[in-house]
Amino acid sequence: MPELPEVETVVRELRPQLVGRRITALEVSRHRLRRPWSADWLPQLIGRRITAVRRRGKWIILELADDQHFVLHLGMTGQLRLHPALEQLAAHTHLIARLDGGRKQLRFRDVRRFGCALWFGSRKLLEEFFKEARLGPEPFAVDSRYWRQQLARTKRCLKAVLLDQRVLAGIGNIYADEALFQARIHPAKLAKDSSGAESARLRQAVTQVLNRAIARRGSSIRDYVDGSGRQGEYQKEFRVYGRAGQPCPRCRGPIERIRLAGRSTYFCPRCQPLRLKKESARSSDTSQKRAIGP
DNA sequence: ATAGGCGCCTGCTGGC
DNA sequence: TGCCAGCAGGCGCCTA
Repeated sequence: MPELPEVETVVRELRPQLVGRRITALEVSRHRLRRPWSADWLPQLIGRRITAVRRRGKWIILELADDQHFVLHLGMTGQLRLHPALEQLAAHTHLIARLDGGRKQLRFRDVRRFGCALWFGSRKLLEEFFKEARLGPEPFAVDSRYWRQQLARTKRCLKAVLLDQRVLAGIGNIYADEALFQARIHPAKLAKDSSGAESARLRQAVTQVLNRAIARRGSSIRDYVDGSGRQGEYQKEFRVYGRAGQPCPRCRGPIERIRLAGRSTYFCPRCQPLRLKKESARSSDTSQKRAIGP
């Protein structure tokens, strides 16, 4: 689910409520997430105070005393929320962290179990994990030189590049499509064929769309709620995502849906024409059929 | 090395 | 009404 804006919203919501609290007990379900629960490290979290709550890409990091790090990924359907301790457990709850004071619990719920929970015994080990995964920079920290280099060095289309966490950390299917629409670039355009202006427009669109989505507390489609159970609002501002057949907010033409990089991809064929390099006279219709076909 | 396809899970929706 | 295929916001492994 959760892409950068949703994860950022969860972190902002949880931070003031978690920092300074101590984890007094942990319970995990018998179902494994992406990896099985480890009896080795779960005890490391108990009795320790939470010193910081932060985000890196789509990862949520709970920093604990003594340089301990508890790291969660929400996958597609994960929810990390505080609940009153007496509140009934929702189905698919996989982790319960009791907190000192006893009135609230941190619970992790994940229907599809694509989520993931990890432990690192030091900041250094955590950083090594990100390094090994080759997790890319935060989209807000990227300069135009890095961005142009990344686009130039791959044979993939822009949609695939935006989804690659090694290029930018935190973008998923929704915000990739929304950013490409805002930049008025066809998602199937080859990254290396992007002009300087297109590259610049896309980089700016990415940060604008992400910032706007964070301001609206993320997007709720089905499962997503923030750290206190509230839904986001940005889904009301989707301009292309999930809107196949509906009018483009810019030109009123129908939004199209195609499959790219294995994912549903929404765009406006009129506002995001695909022109082959040096063939701008060719009609956008012709060039699209050529690029999208088999 | 890199790009594309598949599998992991469960739940919901739409078409027959 | 019921059944089944297809689809869903992510990622990692495998193959070519």
